[in-house]
Amino acid sequence: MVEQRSPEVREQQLDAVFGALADPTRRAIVRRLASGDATVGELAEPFAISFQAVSKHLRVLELAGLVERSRRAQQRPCKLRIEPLVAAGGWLGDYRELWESSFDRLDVHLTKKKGSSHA
Amino acid sequence: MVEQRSPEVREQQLDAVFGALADPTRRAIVRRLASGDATVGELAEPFAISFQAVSKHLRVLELAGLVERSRRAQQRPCKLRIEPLVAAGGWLGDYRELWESSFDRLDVHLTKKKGSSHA
DNA sequence: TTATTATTCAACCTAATGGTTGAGCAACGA
DNA sequence: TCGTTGCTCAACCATTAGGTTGAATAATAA
Repeated sequence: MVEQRSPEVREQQLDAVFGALADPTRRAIVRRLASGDATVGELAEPFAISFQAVSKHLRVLELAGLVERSRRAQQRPCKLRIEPLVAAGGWLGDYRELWESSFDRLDVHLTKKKGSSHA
Repeated sequence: MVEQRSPEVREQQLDAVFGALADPTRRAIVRRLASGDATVGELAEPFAISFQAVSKHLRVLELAGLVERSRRAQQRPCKLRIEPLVAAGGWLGDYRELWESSFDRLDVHLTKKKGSSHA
């Protein structure tokens, strides 16, 4: 069933999720994980920063609920969790009405709606 | 016409927008401005923190493009700009497919789509 | 057992963040 | 002109964040 969250906890989740997404390295990690699970080493490989720094970023993502880590031998494969993304999108969605009823930069919105195979 | 942005600039905008939204005070300000323009004083009033702290938060929001400040007498009325919210929503939207094809916590998403009378 | 691999932990540095207070400034009302 | 209002700027402080390096741990391979 659906987990019930108090308003404060919801706020804290939004703090964590938006904060996690505020870093380009972490967004890149999320992007990468969207195409499939990966180990810390695989995730760190494309970045110029140290291995340990990526590990730290993963902890931030994990605290935000965006990443789930399991174990397989010495590796710790990471999996993307989308629920926090839904929560963040939901918060933004509260303002969809506002921007749909407004003409402020509506062109940008429409232009970005490419294929969009689903609502 | 739609303003063209380079990928780095788009990344920086996402840094700024997600970063701006990572703070509960700033989200509250955005929420407040969604219901209409307000002066700095009006915005600061409900918060326990100092006037100047709210002014700082407004600068962060302004740098993220979320707030536009004009002048009217001694007041500096603030207006919400939605384009950065659209940009952030667009980034999250890239993962919509992923979560629509998945059953991970989909219930949460559906449950939150209640009446939606207003923001 | 020992070595190797994959990863985390710990300590440290620097810069940014969120808050404070006090001073400054611009616009209005008297 | 003078005082008040509305706000920003500047300096400061404590905490957090993103990075580093080096040591520790855990699982596997030899």
